[in-house]
Amino acid sequence: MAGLLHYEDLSTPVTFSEAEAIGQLVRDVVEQCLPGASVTLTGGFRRGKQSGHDVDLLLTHPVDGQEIGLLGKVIAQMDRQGFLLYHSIHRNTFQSFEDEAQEIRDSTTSMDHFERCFSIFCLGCFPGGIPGSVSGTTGSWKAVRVDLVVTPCSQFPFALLGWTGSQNFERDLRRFSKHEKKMTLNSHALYDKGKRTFLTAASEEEIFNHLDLEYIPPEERNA
DNA sequence: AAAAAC
DNA sequence: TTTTTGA
DNA sequence: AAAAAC
Repeated sequence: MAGLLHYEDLSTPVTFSEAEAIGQLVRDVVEQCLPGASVTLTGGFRRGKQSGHDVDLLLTHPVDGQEIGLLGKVIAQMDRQGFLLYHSIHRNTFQSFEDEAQEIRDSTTSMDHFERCFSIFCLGCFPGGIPGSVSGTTGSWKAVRVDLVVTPCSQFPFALLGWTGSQNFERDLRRFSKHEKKMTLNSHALYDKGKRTFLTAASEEEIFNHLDLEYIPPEERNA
């Protein structure tokens, strides 16, 4: 919808350097909003691609729960600095069995738990909103699609695995998990149907271990 | 990309 | 040959 | 309830 306004720019591929620049920009703002929080570049760029159609960034904090409310703050700050041409925030829909069993009346789980933001960045805009120069080229700026995703660190490895792709890799991995291992994998968790339990993981490697698979590095997930 | 629907 | 496939 | 970024 808003993409039509910037159709020319958005149909131009995003380069790896541009993705890194946006990652660093977001990293700086995130550090201001929540010291200790991290920003990870995912999607095709994490798989080693040199260009893409958007930039996917994963935000988390080493202490579970500290990330709640982060996305709203980051967006507000970005918007204030004039980096955003458009943004649309989406609430998290996932709810684990544990959360469900615990307390649905716990307000922190439903309140302020925004997880994703689809946005269009103004790359090359100066803080303050005046379109400026990108290292030499005066007066030029470009619209770039950016997906911001916030995750509690306990779910981070699942989000990282899920958002790194590729689409076909995710499909194959989840199909294998479901049919060969009787486990349900998504970007939040891995559920063992037989054991009737959620399997935890502190890294992508541990998720592959749960599935009895050799670790597959991002560069080899393009198929 | 491979399987399923058409 | 085209659509669906995981979530 | 369906769609979905990857």
